[in-house]
Amino acid sequence: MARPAFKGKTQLEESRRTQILAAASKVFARRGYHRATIAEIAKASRLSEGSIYNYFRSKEDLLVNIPRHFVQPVLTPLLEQMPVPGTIADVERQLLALTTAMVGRVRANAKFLKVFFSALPTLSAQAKVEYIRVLPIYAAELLERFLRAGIARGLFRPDLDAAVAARALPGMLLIFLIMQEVLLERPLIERGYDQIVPEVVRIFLFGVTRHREESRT
Amino acid sequence: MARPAFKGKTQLEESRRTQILAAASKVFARRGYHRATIAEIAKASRLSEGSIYNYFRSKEDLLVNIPRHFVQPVLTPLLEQMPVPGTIADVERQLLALTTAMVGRVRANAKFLKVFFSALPTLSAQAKVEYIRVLPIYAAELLERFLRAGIARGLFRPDLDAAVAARALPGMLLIFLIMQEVLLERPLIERGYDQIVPEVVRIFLFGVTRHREESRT
Amino acid sequence: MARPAFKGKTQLEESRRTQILAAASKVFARRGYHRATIAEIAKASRLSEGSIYNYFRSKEDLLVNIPRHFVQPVLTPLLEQMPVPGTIADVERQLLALTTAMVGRVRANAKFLKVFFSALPTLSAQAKVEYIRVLPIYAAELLERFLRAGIARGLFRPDLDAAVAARALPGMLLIFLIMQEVLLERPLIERGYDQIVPEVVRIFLFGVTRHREESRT
Amino acid sequence: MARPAFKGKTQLEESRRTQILAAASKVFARRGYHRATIAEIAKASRLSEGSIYNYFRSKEDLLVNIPRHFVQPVLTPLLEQMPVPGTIADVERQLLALTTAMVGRVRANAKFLKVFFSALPTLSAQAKVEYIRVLPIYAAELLERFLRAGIARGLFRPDLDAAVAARALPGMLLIFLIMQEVLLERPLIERGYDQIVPEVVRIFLFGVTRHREESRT
DNA sequence: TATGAATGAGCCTTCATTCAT
DNA sequence: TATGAATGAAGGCTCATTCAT
Repeated sequence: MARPAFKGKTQLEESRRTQILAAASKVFARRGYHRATIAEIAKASRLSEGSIYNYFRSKEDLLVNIPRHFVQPVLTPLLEQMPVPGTIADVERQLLALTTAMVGRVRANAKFLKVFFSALPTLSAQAKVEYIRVLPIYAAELLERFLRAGIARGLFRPDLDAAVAARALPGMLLIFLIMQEVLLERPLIERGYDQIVPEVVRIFLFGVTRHREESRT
Repeated sequence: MARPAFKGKTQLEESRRTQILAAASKVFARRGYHRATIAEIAKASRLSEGSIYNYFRSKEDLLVNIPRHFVQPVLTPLLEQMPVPGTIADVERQLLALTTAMVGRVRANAKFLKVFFSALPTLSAQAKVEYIRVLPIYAAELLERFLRAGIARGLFRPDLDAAVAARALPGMLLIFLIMQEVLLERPLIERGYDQIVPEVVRIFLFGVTRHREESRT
Repeated sequence: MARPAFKGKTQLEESRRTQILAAASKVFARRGYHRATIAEIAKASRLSEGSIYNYFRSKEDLLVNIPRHFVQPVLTPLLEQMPVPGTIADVERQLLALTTAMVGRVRANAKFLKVFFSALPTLSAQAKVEYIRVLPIYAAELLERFLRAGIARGLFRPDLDAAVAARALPGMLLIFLIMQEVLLERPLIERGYDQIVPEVVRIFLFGVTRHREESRT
Repeated sequence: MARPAFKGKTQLEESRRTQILAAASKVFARRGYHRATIAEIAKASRLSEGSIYNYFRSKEDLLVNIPRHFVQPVLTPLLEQMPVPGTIADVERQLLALTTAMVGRVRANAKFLKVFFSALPTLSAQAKVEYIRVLPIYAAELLERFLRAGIARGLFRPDLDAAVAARALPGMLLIFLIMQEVLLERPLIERGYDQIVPEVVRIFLFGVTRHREESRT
């Protein structure tokens, strides 16, 4: 009955919450939010159904807490340390690093993507925002700033719409990610991401950079 | 004798099916597949619960029949009549027409997209394929062929990966469509599709065409 | 619109009722009363569901009318023409005729027996009585009278309880009939009724007749 | 830790199952299988509807488990300890004991007989076999062996068909039992079983034993 | 705090019956 | 009178949540 020290208790509680959320995200991803049952989650977390309710108020509470615990923004540091580069070659290197990280991150989060989609009609606007961080889109604002800086420096087309372009790049990848990781669960085309990502970056780069002589009239 | 002519009966039955599916897709879109109830759908279709079952075997049967009834391929003709063009200006015009149609099409079917996502874990592989026809991706094969022809004619970069590019273009639009029409239900950036689409086409076009002198080393 | 003559109409109506009841008894027997549906009966009678209700008030009304239409008392004449016989040999001949008729009749009515059993909890006391005529027991009163007459004539044991004996004989057959025709729907033992019936009659006859010298103390 | 010992848990579970089955058999008997509702059974077992499903998979599962829990073979020991007797008087005593036990047994289980009949079209072949154990017929094989032994010893008629006779005896009782306990729920004739059983045994005994001098020609 | 049996609201589905044509 | 689409009440079953231990 001797209560553990405060810190210990909190740590234990946090570890329990993590344990339960991990189980829940697995079950939600496998069965979809609505078809998943608390009994299933309890079993997967090696706890009893009742115990789940000592840590979370409801099934929906599990749902909304999953992104808070698991979706960590790892792209932000990547982007923040992107200085405005001097050459296109630098940009290409940076975009490759960024997109590769995006793809890796989304693939690692594919499970949460599935949960997210399956639970869409249940999620509050607030909860949606937390889940959307699973998508690469949330890096768009930083990318937009990066593009603006590049325009200012004359690297990118002066008429480029940075806001649109900053979303288009993740979009080119997201289509593969959603189709392959979530919807079909098999490759869409006979390419690995190691082929897709560089090609996408190339298209984007050619698409946004300034050309000595435009081919169009 | 009291039996109406065959055609009449079939037409009535078809109209009832359409009426029910229209109501179902509305309710599914509003509440998600699992939260939608037959009672709600019955009310929305101005029929009784029992009548639904005179036309569909089950709730799931409604779900899988929605795309069969409503999703008509409108892009295929557009793409099929795309001849291989002589100039980049032609290509731009054609891609603009194509992407504008894509966007219009998806926006008109956003309701089904929501149903699709909400029901994902429930859908059979076959049903998924039928729903995916709502997505612009399904035109990718035709677009890929178009790009190959352009490469052969020297319009597009010879090193272009047509398969990847043919998916990347819809992807650039899909990210806006999914975010705006399905997830957030509000604009992602302060742009209309009339601004987004041309910009996306421009990025894509610059991204795939051959440049006299490449800016990169 | 010209109505047929009264008699004609009644005959048509009766023929329709018979047609429906025949279909109902088939379906009831095959599926049991509760699992049978009006739609099924309508189909089997080559009429529509609504038409059934032009001839019968309800599903239960079909149930209670089946025995009235189909179960005809054929044993009564048989028994009524049974004179009190002079010799045991006559009795045996008469009982054989009687029991053979019983078995034939019950087997022909096996379908109704099944309906009867399946619908037991639904039947009113009155309806039960009508159905019980499917069972050979309903001839018991006449058989009892026959036995009493035989006792009076010294053919049967003076201490014989005619009431009990008159039920025991049908019982010996009923057990085979119920087990074989209703419950198991396959033979209970490797005997045909042509072997069972004479043996049963023999046991009964020995059991009720007066013996010169009783083997018991 | 809060988990009770294994045996305790099992016992509690078994007691709940018994409690539910007892309630179910009462309700099934009163209303018939199809008219009985889970709500009714839950009420009768003083549990909630949901709890029923913690112990049984379905309504049908209740039905098939009833005989498994309640119908104990009480006749088998009685028959097994029947030695082949030396005198007819012994046989009569033994048959009286047997038939009295049969009648008592069936009457005590009349409730299950009603369930059995009401559920007939629903029962699987396997379930039928389990229910039939309530009927006296299931002792027939042992009785048949007993009769054969008696024939061998010269007690019973050498031409007796033991298989038929072994079913006929229960039949003579079953007709009373079914009519009185199941169908009419009132006496068929003005006799108690204490009068019926001895008379039936007497008829059977005279019917099967060897007579010094046959009354028939 | 952990357990898991108990709860009961909710929902899909069936089907007897009605009724407009 | 015949039809069969429409109706809606009823019931089996699920499962999130509670609570006594």
